[in-house]
Amino acid sequence: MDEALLPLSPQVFHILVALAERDQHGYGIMQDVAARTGGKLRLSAGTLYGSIKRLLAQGLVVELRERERPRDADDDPRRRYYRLTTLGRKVAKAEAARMAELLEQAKRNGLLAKRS
Amino acid sequence: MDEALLPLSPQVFHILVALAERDQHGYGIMQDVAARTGGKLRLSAGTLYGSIKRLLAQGLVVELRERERPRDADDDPRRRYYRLTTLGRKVAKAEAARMAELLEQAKRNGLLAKRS
DNA sequence: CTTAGTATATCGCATTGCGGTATAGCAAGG
DNA sequence: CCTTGCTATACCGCAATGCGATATACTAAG
Repeated sequence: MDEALLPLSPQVFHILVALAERDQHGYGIMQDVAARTGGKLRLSAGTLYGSIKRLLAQGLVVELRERERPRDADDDPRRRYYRLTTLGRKVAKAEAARMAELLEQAKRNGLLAKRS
Repeated sequence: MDEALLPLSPQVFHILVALAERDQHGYGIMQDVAARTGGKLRLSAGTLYGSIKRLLAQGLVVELRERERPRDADDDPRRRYYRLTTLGRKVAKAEAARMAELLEQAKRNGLLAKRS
């Protein structure tokens, strides 16, 4: 019940990468993704909250309880914070490995100018 | 009308990578993808031919005329061969660059064990 | 106290992925 | 032959996903 969910969509993988960085609330993830991609990819509200709902159901992410919230300066009561689970991290790693492999093949076929 | 179609789904990108390797017919692409992923990703017929139809409409791929067919040993008349267009190659490169960037960030967040 | 930005949620639509089915050419063996 | 299994394309309907719009409400600034 873990790598069966691969491959992840780019949108979902972006959410997991954002959460791997730090625990975040939905709107924060949205801004994070936009910032990371230089504004090229903007998750719509429907995609974001729909995906979070699925990730919670699949156990890749959990919602933090009140007292577990990171102590940010502001404490907006509307915010709901999320954290990657062990399974979520495992799946994200598997997806990263899959992408690395695919990218390697793309490189062999002349589809990548620069290198990492 | 080129990077607006990013990000590509993993399935579609796989098809483009397969065609970057060489001109192929649909069923060949299906086997190619399965082989490249060690059987982990298998494009269903619906996904494959549906995607090809879209790729043709978007101009990322063209169908080869009879005389342009690669001279394979067998010449099954049912086969329809496809080739990446210049635009298709450009889009595939843009997607590869996007993935490389994302993977770089995943790596920074501890989501990638090995190196490229 | 009004306006703009933050924050979550849901609805309906469009797109995409997929399994199943249909059709048919091909190759091998009995 | 002719049957069986693999190759090959295509389409159908369903399910899953992404997205824009809308609703609701809290926050901060002026």
